[in-house]
Amino acid sequence: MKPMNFTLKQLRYFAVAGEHQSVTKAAELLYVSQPSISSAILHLEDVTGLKLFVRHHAQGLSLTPQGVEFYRKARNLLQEAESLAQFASSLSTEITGTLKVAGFPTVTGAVLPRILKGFMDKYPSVYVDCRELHQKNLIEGIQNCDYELGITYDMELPASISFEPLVSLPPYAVVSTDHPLANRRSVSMAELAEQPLVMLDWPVSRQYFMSLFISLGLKPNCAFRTHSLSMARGMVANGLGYSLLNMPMSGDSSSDHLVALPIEEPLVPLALGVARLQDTISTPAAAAFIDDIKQYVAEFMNDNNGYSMALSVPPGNTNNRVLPTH
Amino acid sequence: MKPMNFTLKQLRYFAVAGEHQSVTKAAELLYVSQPSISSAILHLEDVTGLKLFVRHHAQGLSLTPQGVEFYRKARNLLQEAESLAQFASSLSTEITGTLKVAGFPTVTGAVLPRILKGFMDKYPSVYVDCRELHQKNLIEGIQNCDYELGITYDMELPASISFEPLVSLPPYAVVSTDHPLANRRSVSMAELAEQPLVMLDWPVSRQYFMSLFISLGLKPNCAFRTHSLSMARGMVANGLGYSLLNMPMSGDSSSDHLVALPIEEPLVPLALGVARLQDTISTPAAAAFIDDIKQYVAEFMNDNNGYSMALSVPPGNTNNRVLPTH
DNA sequence: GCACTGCATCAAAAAAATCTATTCAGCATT
DNA sequence: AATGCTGAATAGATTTTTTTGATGCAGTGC
Repeated sequence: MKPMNFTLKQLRYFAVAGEHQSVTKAAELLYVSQPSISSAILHLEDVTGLKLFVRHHAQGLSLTPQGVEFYRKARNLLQEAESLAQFASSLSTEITGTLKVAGFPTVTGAVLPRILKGFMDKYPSVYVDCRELHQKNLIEGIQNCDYELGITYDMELPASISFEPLVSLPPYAVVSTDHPLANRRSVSMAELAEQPLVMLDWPVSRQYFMSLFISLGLKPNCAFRTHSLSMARGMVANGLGYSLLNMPMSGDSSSDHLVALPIEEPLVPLALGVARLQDTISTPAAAAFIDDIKQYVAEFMNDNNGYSMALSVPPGNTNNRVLPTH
Repeated sequence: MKPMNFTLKQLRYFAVAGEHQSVTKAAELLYVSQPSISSAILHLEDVTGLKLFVRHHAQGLSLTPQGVEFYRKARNLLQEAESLAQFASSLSTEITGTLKVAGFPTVTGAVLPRILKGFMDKYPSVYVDCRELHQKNLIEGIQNCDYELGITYDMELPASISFEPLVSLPPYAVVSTDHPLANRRSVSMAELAEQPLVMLDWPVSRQYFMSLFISLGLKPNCAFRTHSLSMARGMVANGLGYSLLNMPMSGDSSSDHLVALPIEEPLVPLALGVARLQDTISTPAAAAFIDDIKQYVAEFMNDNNGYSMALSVPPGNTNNRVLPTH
């Protein structure tokens, strides 16, 4: 059996010839020579084994009954090919399609949903698929192209992933409103080292928090470890200890009994930003999403103008009064 | 804007590469070289403006989110192309599709429906589109390929139409059961010429009937003319005159009060048969239909073995007692 | 480091599509 | 009936596209 090879071009030539009952007319309309149409039709008749046309000498041709049936389906296929082309074109130019975003656990709780809401209102034809992943899986996910964007910290990112920083976040101490340190305007790492620490035991974050103490020659008093952010918050809220976070918690309903204290020592901050695959042009949807995030960050800075933010990572630390989450 | 030209082959290469996350694997599966797959994908990425794959050095590739969306639609298009190919293949080999048949008015009343019934039971996947046409339009319809088959008489058929005779039908005189000639076993044209004639006034038929008289040096007494077969029958049944027909009427319910009388003179009979376009191979459905007709004719001959039938047109006339309609 | 994997690139060859010119068969006119 | 006309098929040359083997190159994994 033959491999039944025909091309879309041949189908188009055939279809136009069928519509106008003329090879010559089709050739004119398609800006090709008459033999091109002729041979395309002959080829189709060859591979299908059908007699598509009856040739009327000196007066064009007519579709056979089989030709009519084949024509209908062929026209349909051409229509769908055209629609595929348009679909591809819209995917590459319009803000539409599916946008897969991976968020680090501390951003998926409050920041991402808030950005998402505005984005979805603005671009209803984009379906945003959002997942919470830890740094390792997030990096892998971006490399495997499972996610186009990652909203995360600049931690252990390989060279194959580009990172656009949005805001530099220094670590904060978080204590409950009943905590002895709760009324302080700031606190030193030396003081904190004495207190029981509720540590977020996440693969990459842990090393970062430990390094903050080690860089000052201190050793934290790790009273509790947990993989759950909400559990850590609960522990701190109930006075089991203090914790360290880099994420602003403003507007987070679960931070009712928590206070964030700036730290007196200059500590290396974490940059929160957008991670994506190196050398990959963004889809229109992703670009729009990044724009939205930037706008959100800019508004946030205006609304909290005491809060230190920088789009590039500064060497030192800065203090303010906004509650962090991570 | 680009003409967005891609081929089905390129889509297939892309799809298989996407399914196996590998250019090399796709090349093996499709029995082509690796660069062929590669260039097809690059071409698609070029014309669509999409980044379909992320290349992982030394470990294949993965579809981007856009690539996945494009893949789904591309796969669908390929599926439909395949289905078109199979459709064409089945059209050319299986007994299916639409069969358009044109029938001369005298055969569409009783003969064609009866054949049709058996055929439709036997081949339910064939849709038979049946129309009643006079010779001129029937010929034109076949030439224009509006109908694949014509069931008609061998009258004025041009060389571009092939005719396969099924049965040779001599003319009969038809009178009402109350007619003075009704009890005769046969009748001569000379006798008939005296009687009032109800003539079927059809473009080609008329000349034929007239020629029957003229060939014997007679002149008919044309009392009535009509374009309607049923009206002619009604006139004859009501004793307004006799008529001439070549078609057996057996089993025709409207022939209750009619009697067919063989004619004594040897007259040139008409051949009823299948007309179709010269040099055109029949569709399987048409071939099956012709087979059915032949079988029907053969059975008819057995059931009425006094009835003279010949698959080739004999020079002379023959007598029998079966009722004709035309 | 070093071999290996797997895609992209290059240039040459093969295949296919296209073009111009011509042939051919039937229609239409005289 | 002869002749010109129309419109599809064919032939051969040309251009374009596809394919291929060889090679390059970047990252993986030992």
